[in-house]
Amino acid sequence: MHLTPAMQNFILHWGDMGAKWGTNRSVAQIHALLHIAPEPLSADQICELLNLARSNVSNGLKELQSLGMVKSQRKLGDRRDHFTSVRDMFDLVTTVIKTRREREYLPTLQALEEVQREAETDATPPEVKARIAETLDTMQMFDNWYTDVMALPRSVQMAALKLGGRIARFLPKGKDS
Amino acid sequence: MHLTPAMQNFILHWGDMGAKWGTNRSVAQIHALLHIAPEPLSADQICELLNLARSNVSNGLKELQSLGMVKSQRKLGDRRDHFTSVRDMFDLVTTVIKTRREREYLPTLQALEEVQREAETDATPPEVKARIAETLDTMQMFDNWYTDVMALPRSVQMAALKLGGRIARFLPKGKDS
DNA sequence: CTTATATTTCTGTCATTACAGAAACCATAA
DNA sequence: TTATGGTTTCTGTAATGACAGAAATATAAG
Repeated sequence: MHLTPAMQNFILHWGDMGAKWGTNRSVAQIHALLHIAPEPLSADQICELLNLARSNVSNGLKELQSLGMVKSQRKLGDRRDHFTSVRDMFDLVTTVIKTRREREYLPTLQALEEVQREAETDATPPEVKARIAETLDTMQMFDNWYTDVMALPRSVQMAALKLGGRIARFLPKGKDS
Repeated sequence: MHLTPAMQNFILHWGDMGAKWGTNRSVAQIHALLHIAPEPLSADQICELLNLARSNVSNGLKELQSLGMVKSQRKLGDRRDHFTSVRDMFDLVTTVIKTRREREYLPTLQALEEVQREAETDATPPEVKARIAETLDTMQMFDNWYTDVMALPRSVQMAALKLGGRIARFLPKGKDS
């Protein structure tokens, strides 16, 4: 397998984007490589293609698997694991959002609820308590929306997505546009 | 001004969350402080309350202002700037998404479009070109949805948000639920 | 102009993180 | 058992980012 300049640039830009969104650059690069690779790759091949240390590739793959972005599979007659990115982009986005919500959003939400209770027992001024409540309410509202939407069948989700702004037409009491 | 334990914990948790989402911890803490502060704070007060170096507070405030999350205002009889967080949570979320899209999403999208053109000129295999195209299509689809939805009046956005999953009822051909 | 406040730009330090490579360890196919 | 591939853990190194403090510069009030 060989990386053309376009493929290298894809990997580099994908890596940059990952770095800005909280995952580290190498992990994002490994994912980019698997994402455009026409066939499953072994850890060794990834090392070689991306010039990364074996241990980092191993850990990166573990991370990507725990995020649900990468699956491993065996090849007949080969003892090594081979890895692929989740092929369907919609699945990919969905999965990433799901795990990041569980890892990074819900724990904050829970912690802030705890803070809210704590605020009742110390000298926190009422205005501040009101601000905390407001913040939590909004976070809850978005989370409820997310939970609701994720419970819908995929076909409906896609329909709503493709509908875009024209969704307004179907809303009960949309004031105007 | 004094920070109760609940307020300190709010700031700490908000800071942790920020750190996981690509902004650095101090910036997120400054924002958390301004977000729950009942009145505008000067840079000096922020330094003292959060135990941060003056220069970092200055730069953090600049960053938050450029993200649109914090506004500065003058107080009568005081020469110093005083800072407040955008009060409305919905505005806040909207603004953050808007600037992060412009800074971190659109540039990647553009770069990948460039990569796609480049792939036509080098030896990139057709399957890989297809994967790149798929990726771009999905990114475009989400971005179009975002653009559309942001063009709707706030009242309609809120209605759709509160509607949550019940949106399916109003969709033209939702297969089932 | 002078003075107080703000900001910007440096310097060097410290902590954290990514990283490579080695070694130890585990699992499993032959 | 042996050989191979995989993971884990340890080391030291390099790069990054946060930080304090000082100095230079900018801004605006009196």
